Amino acid sequence: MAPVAPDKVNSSVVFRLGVLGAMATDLFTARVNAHGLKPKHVGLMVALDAGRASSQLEIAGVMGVAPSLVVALADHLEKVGAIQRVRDPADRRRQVLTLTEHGRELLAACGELARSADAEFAADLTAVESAVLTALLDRLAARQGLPTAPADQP
Amino acid sequence: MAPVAPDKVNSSVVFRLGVLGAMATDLFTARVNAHGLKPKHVGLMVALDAGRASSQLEIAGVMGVAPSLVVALADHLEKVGAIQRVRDPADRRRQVLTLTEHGRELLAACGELARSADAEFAADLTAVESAVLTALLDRLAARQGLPTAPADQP
DNA sequence: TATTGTTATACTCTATAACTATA
DNA sequence: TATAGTTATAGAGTATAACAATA
Repeated sequence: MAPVAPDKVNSSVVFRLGVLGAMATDLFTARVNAHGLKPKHVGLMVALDAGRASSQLEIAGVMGVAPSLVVALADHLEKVGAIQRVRDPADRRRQVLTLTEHGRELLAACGELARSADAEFAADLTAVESAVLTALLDRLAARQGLPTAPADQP
Repeated sequence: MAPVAPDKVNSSVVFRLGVLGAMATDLFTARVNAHGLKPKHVGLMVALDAGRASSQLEIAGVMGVAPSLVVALADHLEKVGAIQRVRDPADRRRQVLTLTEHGRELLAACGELARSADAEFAADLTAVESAVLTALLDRLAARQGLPTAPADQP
């Protein structure tokens, strides 16, 4: 049969990525909720773990959110003992954030949740296809200035 | 050098897709704003064009949003002349939505914007990589019950 | 009584602006 | 005076619940 004219919106990467990304985030949100976290809390921990920033303002820049939001996110993470806030002695205006041991465990637990969510979300992909998709997303992430994941050590 | 332990969150598909999807939507939002539209307006037109739904309740189901939101989206699209609302004679409770000629033109214009946004967002990918990414996203979309784009006719 | 659409209301997320303390 | 962080406020987006019209 002759297909209708292909929808240029629906076949675009930005639109598809937007729709699927929202669904992926919904799934991830539901999973990390079990740990009392929102995706942005996890994102903050990821940024800290990657060593991409230490002060709250730097984190706001890396995450692309307002500094006031970092305050709220860090407040919660500190309350649950996932991060420590210490004033920089060299510049007492700066709050230096570091992951605690519990924070690293929490992040690792979120990693397991993410893997399990992946298994559900990308269940139709073969291992090879999954690897290809990850690599392509990595390329896009790099272009957007996001940290790229080091390749898994087999 | 020995890389640090790979971050399982950051290397997951759901997390990456969520972050990149949000950035893609931000870009798409900025582009379609030139036409006075939000991404969900475009999503509604895409659903109509794909023939996936006609009544507002069906559209709400397809889009995964509340029926009350469809009212607001349809209100705006009707106001700008992109869709028509007609009561179903067989069941006067149902509002049957159809794209007008202007709506189809508007959707086509959004398709051009999406293509241009793609060029910016995925500028680092070769044509082959782009095609592979689109195909993989298509697989994920199919699994999520979204309409799959028919392959482009070369 | 059940269903479609609509309206009214409330909630979540996040940014902007005002403020405090350090520099 | 300028900057890091904090607090207060406001806006966007969306859902839930109450309501109206039709079945």
